[in-house]
Amino acid sequence: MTVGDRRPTLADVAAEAGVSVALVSIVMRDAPGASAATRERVLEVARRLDYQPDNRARLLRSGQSRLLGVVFGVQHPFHDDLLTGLYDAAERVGYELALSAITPRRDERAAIAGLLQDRCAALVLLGPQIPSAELATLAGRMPVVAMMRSVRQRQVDVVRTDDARGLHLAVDHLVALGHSRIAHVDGGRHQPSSADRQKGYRDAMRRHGLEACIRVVSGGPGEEDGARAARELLADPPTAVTVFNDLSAAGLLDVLRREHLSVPGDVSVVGYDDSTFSSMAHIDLTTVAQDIETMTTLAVARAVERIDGATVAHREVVIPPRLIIRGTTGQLG
Amino acid sequence: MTVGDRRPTLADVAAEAGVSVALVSIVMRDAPGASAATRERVLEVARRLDYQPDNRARLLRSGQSRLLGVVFGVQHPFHDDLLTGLYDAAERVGYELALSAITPRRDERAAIAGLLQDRCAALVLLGPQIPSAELATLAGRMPVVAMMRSVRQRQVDVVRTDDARGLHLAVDHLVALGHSRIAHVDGGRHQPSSADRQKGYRDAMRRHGLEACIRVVSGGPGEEDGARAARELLADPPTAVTVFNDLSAAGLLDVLRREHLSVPGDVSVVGYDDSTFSSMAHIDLTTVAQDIETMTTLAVARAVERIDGATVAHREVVIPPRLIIRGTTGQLG
DNA sequence: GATCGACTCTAGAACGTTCTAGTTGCCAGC
DNA sequence: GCTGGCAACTAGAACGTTCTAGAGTCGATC
Repeated sequence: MTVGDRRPTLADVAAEAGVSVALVSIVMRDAPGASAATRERVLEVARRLDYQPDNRARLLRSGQSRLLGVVFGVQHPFHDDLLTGLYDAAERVGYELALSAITPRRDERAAIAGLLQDRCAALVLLGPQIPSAELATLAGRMPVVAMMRSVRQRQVDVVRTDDARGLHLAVDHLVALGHSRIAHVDGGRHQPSSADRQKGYRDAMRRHGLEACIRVVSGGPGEEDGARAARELLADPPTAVTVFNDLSAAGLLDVLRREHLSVPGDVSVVGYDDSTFSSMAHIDLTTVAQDIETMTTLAVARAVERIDGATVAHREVVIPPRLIIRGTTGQLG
Repeated sequence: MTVGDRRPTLADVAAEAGVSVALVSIVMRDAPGASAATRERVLEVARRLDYQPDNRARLLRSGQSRLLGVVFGVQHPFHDDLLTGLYDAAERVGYELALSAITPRRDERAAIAGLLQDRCAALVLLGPQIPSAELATLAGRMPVVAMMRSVRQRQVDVVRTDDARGLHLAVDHLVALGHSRIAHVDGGRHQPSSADRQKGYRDAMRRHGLEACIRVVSGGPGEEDGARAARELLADPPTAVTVFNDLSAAGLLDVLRREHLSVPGDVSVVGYDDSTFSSMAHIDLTTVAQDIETMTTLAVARAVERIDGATVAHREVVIPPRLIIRGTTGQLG
């Protein structure tokens, strides 16, 4: 029952049902202005013709796109978790998501450019790496929400975890277990949250009067970075280590175990992110988890407020993290 | 330099440059029909007004969308790899990608429905789980390419790895190392490729005259499934195991090591997928890799052929996998 | 019996593009 | 000086929706 070769339009349904195009539009949108009887008849015809509304035309005409652009990175397990939460949050407020991925050969700028052409109403960026000046320019054009990264520019909204607090939790936990010689493996220059986490570590150590024990080893976001840091630490092993993220922690764990240091017997280790693999039985990593549901809900809410033109009180929302205690931390001695 | 509050349109650029809308369109599309001088002038104005073409209107009018819908699953590291490849392949042929994710609370049907409304020219589904009858209906409406899964229905194009061959490679490798008591941990009913892999295992064992040693343990796609299978195997451990996928293999490895069976000393293990974590130092898993670049290139090519209305010779393309030998397999004894 | 309101429905103009079919202006050829 | 052809440009109709304004119809109210 196809009309020619092309997909059926409102006009096809209207003709077949013997009503006007406008009325079919009303029925399809479930808007008021049609009797129950015609509504039923039109829906029946639409179903029979296998009519599918054309989003392009719909959005074009109605002006407002109810579309949130999301830029995420491939191979970031944590981004997948955020995506899940964003879909939920967007659905709750009646928005759709337009995804654009960053891949090894498609950078953030390209991903953003793709979304701009789709006329998204706002942009949600997961851990954006582009300079904040560029973010600001973008934000001049449309609402922009950055997640997991702080941005100085006022125009950009920020929803992020309190990374410093995350490291306070980690250090507090280790101190409570009797540790004092606690080292930190850093995330490197390119990671937006690296500085905050390192600062959190330093502050917490000072607060416990362990200023003298502060020891920061340069690392990075990858497994290899953690392994390298571990080799550096081996010369004079601390009793506990906080690591920039889980992947790096996994690399560190591996080197420690290969050198026959028992975890947590000899060394306790805390990661960051609660990545899916951190709960894998092999790894069973104590780690700091970010509150995904809250973060995504707030990010979407903020984007929608901006779209609706609300004046937003505070442009940065900081969510407290929580510590997930697993098998890589234990009592000293 | 914004015109009012809304984003500038062709009409704004045209007015500012003192030419017709049609001419600006010509310039923006880089189509023939404008002098070098005006071209330059129009581009300059467009740049100044920060004009961004509206994809919705563009696609609506021009009819053909040059848009490939891709349905992928969140938390599937392998899907991320495929996405990367698909972006590359699509760019090469001048297509864009529209992504739609499957999340724990957004099923495949919902993901597909979203794309249908965006008027994608074709659909690429990564490891679709919906019944093949449904795929066929969908394929009646638009070109559909299923990856990593075989589909009986003629209308659906398929690009997949030769999963049976993957297990041949695994078994051949183990036999070459002297193994004969080789077990297989299955992927369970819901995994499309599970049956092919199991069949590959059985065939390979028979080919080596090891019919009597065939031993299939029921498993599944998750780490926990592998762990359960491992516990079942412990009663009478084989000298080698091929596992449905890497994640399951990781669970199995963990149980084996906890029970002080050395890998590969006592038991060799082969996974499947070459997931990112399989190369992690902890795991260092021998595994079967799928040829991502070839698969994605072919999938996109096939979709485009169908869009262009070409009659396609064979609707199923099967790519040979290759074995990645790492540290979990070794000489028997 | 006129007026109102409500409900149902419709015509036709938008939205921002691209496309078709011109219309100009200019130069070459006879 | 006319014709033809080409290059540069334009007017206006699409595309498939939604929206605005208004036209009918019916029953109730004055």
